[in-house]
Amino acid sequence: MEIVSLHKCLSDPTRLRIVNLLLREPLCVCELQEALDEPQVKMSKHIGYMKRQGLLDVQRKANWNFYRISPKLSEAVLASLEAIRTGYAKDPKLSEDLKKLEHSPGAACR
Amino acid sequence: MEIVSLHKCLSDPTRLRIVNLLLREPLCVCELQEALDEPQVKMSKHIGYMKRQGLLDVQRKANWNFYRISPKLSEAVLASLEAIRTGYAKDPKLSEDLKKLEHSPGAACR
DNA sequence: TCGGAATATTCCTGTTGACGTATACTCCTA
DNA sequence: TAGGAGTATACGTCAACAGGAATATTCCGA
Repeated sequence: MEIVSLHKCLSDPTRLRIVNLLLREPLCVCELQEALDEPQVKMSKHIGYMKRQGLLDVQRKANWNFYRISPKLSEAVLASLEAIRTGYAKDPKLSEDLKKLEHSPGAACR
Repeated sequence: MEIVSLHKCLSDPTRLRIVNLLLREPLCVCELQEALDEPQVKMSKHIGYMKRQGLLDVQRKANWNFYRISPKLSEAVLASLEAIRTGYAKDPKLSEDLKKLEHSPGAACR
């Protein structure tokens, strides 16, 4: 994945929130939607964007698509992602998303 | 500086190269131009963009403008920049810029 | 104070991307 | 096999931004 492409992925608030959650664990689209409380089409398009850039990949399980940070990323890209995970842990919006994810009742996809 | 704004700054190849150089030391516009070998107007506009976002600041010395990474950045932003400095050290284009900078004959502004 | 070097801004054009609405696709299950 | 849940795509619109050409600004030294 290109360095510049990574930063394009991170340069939109919604995508940044998605990445923040996926850095913890792979998630189903419906879980992401619920945690971020954004319209389905918006989520789907941002996820599609990051998939096209090579940042995410999918695993289909029954009726659900689980997305995760691609395991094929270079050291350099992983370093930037790690900076996000650690450095932005105190960001109010991002932390709130994580909480909402933890406190959510078991989603249908589980 | 906003997290998202930082990544917008880093999501253009020219800006990424500029930041890569400024992470080493403050530089005059003419030095940046010479190292990157890009037209003056292009450099100026990208530098202006990053200044507006709060990533860079200027120090005027005689006839020259020296730019540097702003000293007022948050821990989170600094963490991402550090990831660039270390993680992307092996990137061919970025390393080449650094070499060109070192091997350059003393610029007029020094 | 005038010319020139260093740098920024304005104008124009083409491209990319963000968002919403509507619609399509893909499976699972009844 | 029909309906519905989960998810993606197409289309239209608007804003942001990249690049080049031309021009403006600022400040130095002669």
